[in-house]
Amino acid sequence: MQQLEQIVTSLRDEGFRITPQRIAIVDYLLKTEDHPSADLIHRVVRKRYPMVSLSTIYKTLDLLKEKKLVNEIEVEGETRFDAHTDEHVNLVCLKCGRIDDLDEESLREIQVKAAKKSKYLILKSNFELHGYCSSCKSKIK
Amino acid sequence: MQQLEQIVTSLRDEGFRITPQRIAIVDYLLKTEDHPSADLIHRVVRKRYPMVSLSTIYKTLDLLKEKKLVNEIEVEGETRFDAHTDEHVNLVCLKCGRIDDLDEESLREIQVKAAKKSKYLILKSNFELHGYCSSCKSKIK
DNA sequence: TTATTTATTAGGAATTATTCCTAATAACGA
DNA sequence: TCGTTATTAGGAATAATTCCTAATAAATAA
Repeated sequence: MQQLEQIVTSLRDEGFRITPQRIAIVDYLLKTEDHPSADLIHRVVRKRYPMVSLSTIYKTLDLLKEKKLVNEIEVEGETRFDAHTDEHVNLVCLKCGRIDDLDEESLREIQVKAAKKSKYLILKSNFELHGYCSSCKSKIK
Repeated sequence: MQQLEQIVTSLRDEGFRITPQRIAIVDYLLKTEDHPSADLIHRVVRKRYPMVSLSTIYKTLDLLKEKKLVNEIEVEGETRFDAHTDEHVNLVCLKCGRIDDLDEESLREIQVKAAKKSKYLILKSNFELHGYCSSCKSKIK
C-alpha cells in the first residue's frame, strides 16, 4: 500500500497531469477498505466534487490499473477496486457483498510452482474465496 | 470432472427436464478445454441445433452453476465457463486469451487456513494467475 | 504572472453482455 | 396418446462500460 504523495509524484514524473479528480479518487481508494465499485467511487467522490463524471472515474481507474496502483476484481458479476496491491486472498461475502483482504504468504510459493509447471510468465494474480462472513454466517440459522 | 450421463441422471432425478439443448451444452462443456464464453458456447451448439437461443445458453449455465456442475470465471472483463469443477488454478494468457487449468494441492490448505483466520464459511474459490502462455511468451521478444 | 499547449474532463450517446418477458413448444408422467 | 407445465426462441429491456467531442484547466515557458 502506497501513500497519496508517492502516487502523485510517480504519476507526475511520468508526465500525467495531476487533477483534483485524480487526487480525490486515489485518496479515497487509499483510505477505504471497502473494495468499492466504479459507481460507489463516483458517489463518494461526488460529495466533494459534484460535477465529476462517471467516465472520468473509469478513465482514472484504467490509468491506475495500468500503473499497477490498483487491482480490479470481479465478484458475482460486480467489478470492484482495491488499492491494496500486495498479494493477498480476497474473502468475498456472498450475502452482504463485503470483501476482506487476508495476507497469506503461501500464495507466493504457489505462484512460483505454477510458473515452473506451466511455463507461463506470471504477471498478476487473483485469489478469491467466496462464502459468508462471520456476521452473515451467524444470522443465517 | 463428471460424465455426461451422470449429470443428465442427476438433473433428471431432481426433476429437471432433459432437453437436447441442455445435453448439447453440457456435452460441449465436458469435452472442451476451451473455457468458452456464453457466446462461444452459443456458436458451437448452434452448429448442431441452429435455432438454439442465447437466452437458453444463459439459463442453462445458471442451472449448471447452481448445481455446481460448472464454474464461472471472470477474466479481463470476459465471463468464461468451465466444467472442471475440482479446485485448481486458472492460468490466463493475457495475449491470446487461452486458459489452462493447473492442479495444485496446496490450495486446499490455504482455504483451510483462511477459513480459520477469517471466520468465513467458505463455499467456493477462484484462483487465477495471469500472464503469457509459453507460446505467446516466446513470440514477444 | 500570463499565455500557450494539449491532456483531461463532463456529459451524454453508443455499445455490449446479460436478464427479462411471453407465447409457443415439447418433456415427462399418467 | 394426452395433459400438464417446465422450457424454449426471439426479441425487448436493462445496466455496466466505452466512446465521442467541445470545453476546461494543468503544466510549461516567457
